[in-house]
Amino acid sequence: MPHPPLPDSDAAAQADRFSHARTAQSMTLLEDYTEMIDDLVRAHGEARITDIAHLMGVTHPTATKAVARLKREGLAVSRPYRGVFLTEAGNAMAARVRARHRIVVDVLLALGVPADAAEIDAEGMEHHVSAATLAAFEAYLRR
Amino acid sequence: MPHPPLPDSDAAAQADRFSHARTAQSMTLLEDYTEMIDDLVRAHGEARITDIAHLMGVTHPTATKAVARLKREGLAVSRPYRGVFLTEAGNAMAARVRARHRIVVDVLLALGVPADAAEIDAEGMEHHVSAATLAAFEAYLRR
DNA sequence: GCCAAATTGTAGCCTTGGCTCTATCTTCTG
DNA sequence: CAGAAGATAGAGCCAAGGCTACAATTTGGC
Repeated sequence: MPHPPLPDSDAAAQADRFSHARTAQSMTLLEDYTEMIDDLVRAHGEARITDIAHLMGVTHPTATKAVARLKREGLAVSRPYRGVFLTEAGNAMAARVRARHRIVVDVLLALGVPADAAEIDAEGMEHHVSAATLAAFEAYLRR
Repeated sequence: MPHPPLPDSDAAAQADRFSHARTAQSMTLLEDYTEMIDDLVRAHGEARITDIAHLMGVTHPTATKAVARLKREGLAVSRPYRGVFLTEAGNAMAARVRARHRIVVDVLLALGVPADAAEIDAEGMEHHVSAATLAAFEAYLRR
């Protein structure tokens, strides 16, 4: 038994935080694409692979793969050479993500973050905002 | 020419935000490990692979791979079967990351986020906090 | 000082999310 | 209504970051 310190409970808690952050990361793709598809359907009546890819800043095979995952997870449906559409679950996720994004940006703005930085940072931060934190943000925005 | 809408500038800006978030993600590993190694060196005089792995919540080969990357990037040094230590650059990164983490947690707490949620969420959010946002956070904390 | 246990290293596999290249299908235009 | 242009699909490659299994090295206790 070498190094004595480091209570096991603390170590476990810290490991959990990192594991949690890694897991959250895997949701990022689903959340970003569902919101994007929702945006496109609202704007154009459908979401095309090319538009999704363009807006996400990836190539179209990458977008195709992502959509395949959305379909596997029951968030989207599509038929070959036709557009992509969200399922009920997909719409629910899109609505949730959209609301959360809005709140995160608003909080950043309220804290004095410049608008462009707020948009950029929110895009990455929002996926790590838990329900508890989101609730606190909402309460704060209502003063 | 199919769908007319979507000004190209907006599309490009949005694509940039997503690309940026993806790139930031690749820094996460470096930042987390350098801070962890710094913690361990402070506490024990050295950072052992086993302890790093344990605290990060991964297996030791994963920690070894991460350390290999840190060494490739000039952030850490180590000799076989000896501990891992940070370089100048590594120490600088650790200091920066530690300070940023503190600030993010403090901002969350100031906004009324429960302490446990603040710690968990900060672990994921902090990597997406830009210099501009960090400056705004600091200003806010100083009232 | 030796042997067992702990630690570290290494090889090889998996998944994810990027990419390029090529083939196929749709759509638009002349 | 045929061909060209554009959009979608699909195969196959790569790197990152997990993992397990196994080999080698250090270390601690007797």
